[in-house]
Amino acid sequence: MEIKAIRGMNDILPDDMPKWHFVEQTARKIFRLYGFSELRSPILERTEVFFRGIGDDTDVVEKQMYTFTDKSGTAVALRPEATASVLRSVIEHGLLNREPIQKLYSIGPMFRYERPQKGRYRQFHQINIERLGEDGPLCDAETLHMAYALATSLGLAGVRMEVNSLGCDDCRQQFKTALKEFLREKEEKLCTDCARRKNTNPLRVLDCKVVSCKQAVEGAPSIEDFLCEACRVHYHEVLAALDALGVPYEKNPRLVRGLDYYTRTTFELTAEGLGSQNAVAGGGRYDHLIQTLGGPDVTGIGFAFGMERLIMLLPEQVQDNRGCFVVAQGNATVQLTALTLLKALRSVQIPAEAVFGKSFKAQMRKAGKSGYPLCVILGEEEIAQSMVTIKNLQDSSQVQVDMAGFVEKVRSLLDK
RNA sequence: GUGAGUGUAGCUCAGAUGGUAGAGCACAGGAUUGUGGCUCCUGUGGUCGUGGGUUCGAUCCCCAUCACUCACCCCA
Repeated sequence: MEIKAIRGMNDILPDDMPKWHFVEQTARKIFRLYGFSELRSPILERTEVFFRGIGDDTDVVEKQMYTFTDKSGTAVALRPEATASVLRSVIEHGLLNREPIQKLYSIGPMFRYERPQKGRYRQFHQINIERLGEDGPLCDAETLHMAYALATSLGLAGVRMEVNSLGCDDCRQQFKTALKEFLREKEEKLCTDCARRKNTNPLRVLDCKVVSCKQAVEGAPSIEDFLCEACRVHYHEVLAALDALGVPYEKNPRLVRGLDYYTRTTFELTAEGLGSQNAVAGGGRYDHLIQTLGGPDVTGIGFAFGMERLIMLLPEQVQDNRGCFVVAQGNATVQLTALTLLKALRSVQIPAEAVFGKSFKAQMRKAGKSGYPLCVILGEEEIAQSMVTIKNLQDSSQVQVDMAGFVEKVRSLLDK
């Protein structure tokens, strides 16, 4: 039987690599503009980190984690998301003691045991940021703005930002109670899933796509009406700041996130063309998470982009094909000289390639397919005169130049 | 975990009421004793997902199984 990759775990092949590099480079560039630094945490953590961080009755923790016991008997898990892991690192190293404001990003693989589908894989990659120790509404607005800036810098079209406030614990408790009460009367209209979760996770019912559920929740209480004074002011100031920054957004009081730790501001970035999983990014504020994980009482906000979903939205990247192919035909001296030409080109940072052990014709074919604009041709005639032939592969013109100065000639032709 | 669809060459796909398979692209070689991309010719490459059943005979029909894809749940 053929050996294949594990379900939901994909190879990223060279053809796609330019897109990945583009995404990563763009993200690093944007984050630097906002003063963020990179932090890399391990892929494996004690299971407890996510158990305490994400919430033990969320789907992510309940049924999607890759967990096992290592050889010492420690319960460990492949990280299903970055935030809990990054915060564990921040707490462990006391970063907040040294500098009470931390602006961090990380990029890497995450693991969730789910059925794969378009835009969802068991190993997937996220670009993640955490911003700790600031809690004014302007901090939230600027953070959402940074997410928006990344999306637009990547050239994503048709991106929409949806914003909501989940309030603090007090607001949310009151809202949940009211919502449960409302749903109790609508019970018969709900789909089987919603009938089940109206008690466990009533906020989710608001988000259901089943038509009868959509009808049932019309006129349902809105979180907006349950925000306490402080939360309402905070929310409005966030929105006002987004307006001032020119970030287009839509309020979505039914926007619910699946991780338990969110408080107040939450948001999602969606795009078309992703199929059913249309969120490219999501995030929000988490005012108690650091403390929950055993750290100081410091607030935070963060978001994550799904890299595979970003990649799907990108057009083909134009490759940088500056470089030169070397084609050699003749005796051993010619071959050896060709090798030194390659070395000379590379020593001045010009990418250079050749294929060895192939016919002249085959070498030329490879040169043509290489995408390089130039090739250097070396044969016994050239060697005899101490010359090389430089051919322009785009217009087929060629010149003979002295071997001593050929590198400079190649460089000037490439830089034209 | 649930549902639907699809599994034939490296890729995209044809195919016959059941008689062991084709095209395009890609790859390799040639037409051109030292000049690629275009054109033409030639070639390599498939246990027709796997196992079982029906049959003289199955890639095709039946069953099972696995894989992939999409959707639900949930999320990036």
